[in-house]
Amino acid sequence: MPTRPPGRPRSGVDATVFAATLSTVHELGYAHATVDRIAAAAGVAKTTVYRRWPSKGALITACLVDAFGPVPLTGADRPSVLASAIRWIAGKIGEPGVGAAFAGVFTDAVNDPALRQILSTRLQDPYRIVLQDALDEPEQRVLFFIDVVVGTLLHRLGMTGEPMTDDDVDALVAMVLHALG
Amino acid sequence: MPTRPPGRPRSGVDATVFAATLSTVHELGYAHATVDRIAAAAGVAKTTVYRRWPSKGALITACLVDAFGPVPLTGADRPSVLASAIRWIAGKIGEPGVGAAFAGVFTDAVNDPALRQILSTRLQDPYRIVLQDALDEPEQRVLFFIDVVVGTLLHRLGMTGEPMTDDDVDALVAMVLHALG
DNA sequence: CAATTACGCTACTTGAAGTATCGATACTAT
DNA sequence: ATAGTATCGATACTTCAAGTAGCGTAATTG
Repeated sequence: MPTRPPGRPRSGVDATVFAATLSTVHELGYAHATVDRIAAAAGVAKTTVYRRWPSKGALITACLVDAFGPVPLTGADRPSVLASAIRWIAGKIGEPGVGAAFAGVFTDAVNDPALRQILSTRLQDPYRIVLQDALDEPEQRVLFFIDVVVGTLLHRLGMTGEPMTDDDVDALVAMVLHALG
Repeated sequence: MPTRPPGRPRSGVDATVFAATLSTVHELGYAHATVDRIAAAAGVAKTTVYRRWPSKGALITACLVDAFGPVPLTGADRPSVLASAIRWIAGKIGEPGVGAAFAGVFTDAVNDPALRQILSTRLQDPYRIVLQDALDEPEQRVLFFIDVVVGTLLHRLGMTGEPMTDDDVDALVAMVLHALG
């Protein structure tokens, strides 16, 4: 059995920091949600945050992984699985702070290969693998599916500041079902 | 006829600054393409840049408007018009610096309403209006089309650092044609 | 020539990411 | 108990980039 290493154990504040991250991003936006403010909102020191996550981008990514959790792959047949997955991610991106955090870290990742690696490995890959398995589609096809769904939702959020309406999510579901159904 | 106002006229360096912007973003990435560096690459002072564009985001947006130019709406029927438009924007986003600049300013806009306004008005609206007219579709439908196409292309670029392959652009064209055809 | 406006240059302010250090605290191992 | 170790909060710091201010100079119009 794994004996605990010596030294003071970490306090269990991860969940508190994640909650503070989302609410701070929701209130102030990604750019103004500084690590200083997030730490203050969580009631910890900034140095504690940097001890656990190496950068703001890594913090946000971990926060998103926690916020998303596993995909609920409910549904009997392929179309209903696909549809529920799309509606699930659309709902998540519409949650307060989640979409803004996602778009923000995505921004940072575009020209930061290290962060892109984190984002791809920690956030996208788990879902890609589960979807490949559930849908029995090749990797390229699943990656294309993720590009379409997530890209569309984030573009709408970025351009309008608002999550996509249910009507348009329905249209997205219909379009993807036609292509991948 | 418009008589010239008094005072020293502006030197015609807009095109030079735009070229310097794209090449600097291409070389260093959006984050490291500071206004200082862009100005230096263009051979002008930083203050000159700020006299013409109020912010880095506005500069990038203007640069993109210039780089994109008008949509070539070639093609006899609706499907070929749609397909050529999609392939055109995919090609533009794949040009050196253009995609990175687009992704950078786009994601900056998510939490900056003023920049979002600029981006929406100066960049998206002209194309939206032309497309509404050419395709005879309602605004909501055209906006959805833009979300899907541009969102997908940018998500791929952001996640991988590389523009979308021709194979996947073909898949995108096929999918959109099915939905809007 | 006077007025006006843009230019380059330098210096500055502001804000945020990330680092360094230190005394205090909470554990494990002997 | 006591030594060793690793975390904590707090403060100060470095670095970098966006954006601003002021000034002397250059290019125009009238």
